[in-house]
Amino acid sequence: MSFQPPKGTDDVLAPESESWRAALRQWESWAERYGYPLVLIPVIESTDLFERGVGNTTEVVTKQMYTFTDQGGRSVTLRPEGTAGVVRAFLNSGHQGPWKAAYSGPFFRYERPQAGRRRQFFQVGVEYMDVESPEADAEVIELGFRYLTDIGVPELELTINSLGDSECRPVFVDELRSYLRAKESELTDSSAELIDKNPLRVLDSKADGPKLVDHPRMIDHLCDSCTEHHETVKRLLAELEVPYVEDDGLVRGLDYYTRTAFEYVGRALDAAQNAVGGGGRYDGLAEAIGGRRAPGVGFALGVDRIMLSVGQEIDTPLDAYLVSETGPADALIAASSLRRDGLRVDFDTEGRSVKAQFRTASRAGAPVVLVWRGDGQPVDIQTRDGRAERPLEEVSSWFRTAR
RNA sequence: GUGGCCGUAGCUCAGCCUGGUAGAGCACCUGGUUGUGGUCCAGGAUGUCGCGGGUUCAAGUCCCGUCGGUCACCCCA
Repeated sequence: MSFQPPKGTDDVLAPESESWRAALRQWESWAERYGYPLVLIPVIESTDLFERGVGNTTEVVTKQMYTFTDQGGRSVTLRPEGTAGVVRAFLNSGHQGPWKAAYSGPFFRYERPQAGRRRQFFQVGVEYMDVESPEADAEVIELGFRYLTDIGVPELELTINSLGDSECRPVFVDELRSYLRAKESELTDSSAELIDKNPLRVLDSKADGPKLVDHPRMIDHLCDSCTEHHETVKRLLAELEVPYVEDDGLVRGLDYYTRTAFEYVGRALDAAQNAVGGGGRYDGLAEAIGGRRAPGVGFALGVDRIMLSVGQEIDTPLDAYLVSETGPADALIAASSLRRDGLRVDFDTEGRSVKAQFRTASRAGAPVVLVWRGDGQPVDIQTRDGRAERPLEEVSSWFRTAR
């Protein structure tokens, strides 16, 4: 009998999982520096929340949700993204005024898995609610950029666009729609279907996008206030020394975005899925899910893809491996003492030979081996450079001074 | 939903083209050596060759089906 994890889900074990730990620690550090406290929200939400928030025409909602009816007859869905849930939590809290939150955890989309695309994937992100200024956009974009740079995503590129607002976007969408209708025969079937439902996404198509070189551009149709917002965001990024590339084909897959939209792309990633993160402003989302008007901006980063692009592995960190010449019971007691002193120590519980214990110590990458020779005997401290002996209770102070 | 590639020891894989009694490396265990251990030497255990059917005197190897994995399209983090 054997089980495999469900399709598109993975076990992440050491040493790879140690890189995840490091990446998540760095994430917490950056989120704290920018003033984003942790928010914990459910992994399941009402199906309605995503249908109304993310949008009924999106691929995510129409074919990728894990939806089921619970035993009370309610339709619930494993979250396919984070923003809708965080905005719901913000509205439920009743908070007035600017509000920041950082989140991380697993998300679920039913798709055919491939490199960088799993059915259960891990995202970290932030949302900044009840803010309208371009400074908020710039801060959010910068945070993601600093983190991804710090963690070492190679050939990181930030792309940015403006999608307009409820005033200017409908005008543009009409114009784009008639442009696409004229070209309909040249388009793939899936693009043709989108002309009525969501023509913006045709521009994002890999097959058709390049053919539409003379398409109408949102950038040319922005109303005055959207233009000013967009120009200011770009100016602020320049002042922050965050390099960006303007991309008027960038529309993103979720319906709630308005004005600023952006993506972080790892150009060195050889997998086809090279967007390591993305986000934007969503001034209409809170109202779309039945709340008051509360504009906001945020992003999500795919940790699976980040790990794919940085690819380094970190060994399990250990200060010392304890080798016992008198069996595991003694070692357990001695290790406990050292651990309570703050040292990272491991040892063999299975009573294996001293030779096997030494072998394990070296394979675990322990910089120091402590040889336990029995109660009352000093501990033999062995390093690459030499050896020393200390009573057990002085071993931790030896670490503080000698190293 | 569509297509390419791959399923052989705990892990990574060779063997398949040109059918003839299952292999390597790593990992694991024991002994020796080293005598601060990671090196080196000797030995040891392990396989329904994914599953089902067909061809054949004979199938890990050829054919068909099926399941699983993987990569790509589509789309997205």
